[in-house]
Amino acid sequence: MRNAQEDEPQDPQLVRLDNMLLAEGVAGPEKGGGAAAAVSAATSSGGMSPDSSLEHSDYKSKLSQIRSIYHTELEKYEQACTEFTTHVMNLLREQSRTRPVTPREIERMVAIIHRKFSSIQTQLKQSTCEAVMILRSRFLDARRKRRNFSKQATEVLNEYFYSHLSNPYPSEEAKEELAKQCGITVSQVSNWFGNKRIRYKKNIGKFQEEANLYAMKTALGARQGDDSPHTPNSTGSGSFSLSGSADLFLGVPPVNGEQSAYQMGMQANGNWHSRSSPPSGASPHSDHSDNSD
DNA sequence: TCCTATGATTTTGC
DNA sequence: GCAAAATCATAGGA
Repeated sequence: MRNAQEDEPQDPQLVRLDNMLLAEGVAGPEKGGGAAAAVSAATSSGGMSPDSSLEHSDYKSKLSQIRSIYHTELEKYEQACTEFTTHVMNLLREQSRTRPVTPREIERMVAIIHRKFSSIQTQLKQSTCEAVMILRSRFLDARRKRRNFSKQATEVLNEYFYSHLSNPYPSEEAKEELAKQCGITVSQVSNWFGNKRIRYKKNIGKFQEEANLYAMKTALGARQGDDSPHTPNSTGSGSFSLSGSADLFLGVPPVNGEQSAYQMGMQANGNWHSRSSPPSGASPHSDHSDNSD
């Protein structure tokens, strides 16, 4: 007891908790810092659409709920601490009538009480931090909170898909370019193309109308572009030209989905010339791919 | 409320 | 590691 000095170094765990609560805007003056940080982290990682103001306000309201609970509890503990300290001091004062009580002893007693209550406060801070972490992870991990892409974004993706129908596998650069144009992430572009390929293949008939629409669009775009000096258009996965080559349907009547898709570059087995089955003569299916008529 | 469309995730094969 | 296929989960319209 005698050696226990009051000026002990601050507990590093407590410092960490305090810092976190401060950064999240739970402790200290009220601010939107924590929530704003979470939102910006989410948008920059691509996990959240920019128009996530709804979730943002939801996050903020939940955070302020945590904040108010934290402050209420903190106040309660402080009040209890003061009350208990006063009570103990009164006891000591009473005892001083029957035995000598030094001011140093009182001081030490108060320090012990404060230490006990501060350990309770640490627990409160810890559970508040946990609550914030849970809220944050729930907010950031809104994986299945799906938002449809904007009309313009879908348009851009569809234009690329149908103008590269013979090989709808955009290169990494093309994906990046598409992502930039659509305001989505590269992996979302990959997801979109993965879904599109499989769904197109499964139900070509259904997509025929859409395909023709984009073929027309592309053709119109190409015709308008004819006035300007022609740039060589590359086909295949490496190129990125939205108004360029419609290796498409033009002139192919939408009679039967399978037939036109087959003419579009899909192999007889219903696959595109993907990595595993290159379009060259080396392909095990090359004998079929030449027989498209 | 149901159904379809669609973005995301998981499983599987190469 | 990438793509296909299957599946999940939600948005949005009828």
